[in-house]
Amino acid sequence: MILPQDFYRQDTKIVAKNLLGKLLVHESTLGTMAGRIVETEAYLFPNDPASHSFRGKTKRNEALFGEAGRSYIYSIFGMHFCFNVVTKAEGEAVLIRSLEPVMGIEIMKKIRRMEKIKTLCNGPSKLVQSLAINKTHNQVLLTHPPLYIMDQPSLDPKQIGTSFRIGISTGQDLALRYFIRDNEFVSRR
DNA sequence: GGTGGGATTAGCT
DNA sequence: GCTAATCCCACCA
Repeated sequence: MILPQDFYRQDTKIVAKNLLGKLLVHESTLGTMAGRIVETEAYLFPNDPASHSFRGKTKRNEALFGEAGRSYIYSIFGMHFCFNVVTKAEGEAVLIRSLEPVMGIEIMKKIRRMEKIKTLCNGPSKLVQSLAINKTHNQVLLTHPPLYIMDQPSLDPKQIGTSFRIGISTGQDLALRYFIRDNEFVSRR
């Protein structure tokens, strides 16, 4: 079953935690690619200086202030993209940081021009590239094809690890990163 | 209208 | 570990 929009109308930290283990699917023109979410980060509002929403609504981050269950995609360093899921609270979202490749692995290998499965999706911009997600998917609803997230059985809370977020220069004191313990596809440990 | 930095990655040492 | 690649956009003037 595809996760309903109500799933995203919850506290951002809860959504970040509950997305672990779920299946991100993209039915692209190249084929269908899917991966199991193994690492996420929560970005909050208004007291999170690391969030793009921190300085208020702009053209770039307007998705963050829109409806829950839509995507927020932005480009970084000129050449990469990151994929987020907008949650209930205004200005908040969950960044998908890594996936365990499940479906369409051969297509992913071709797109990324590499054979190693382990490094196919273990980074926020890597998974975006592997699933052929791009800027045109900004603000799309994630409750129906071509881009959606499938429900999977809930994880044992003991399997979920927490840590500080990665790659940011402010807001480093907030432990808002969640990952599946002992999973080799988590980007860093 | 100019500018500085960024929720990154791959490849080299 | 270090660094280049590469560009959009928010911010200040």
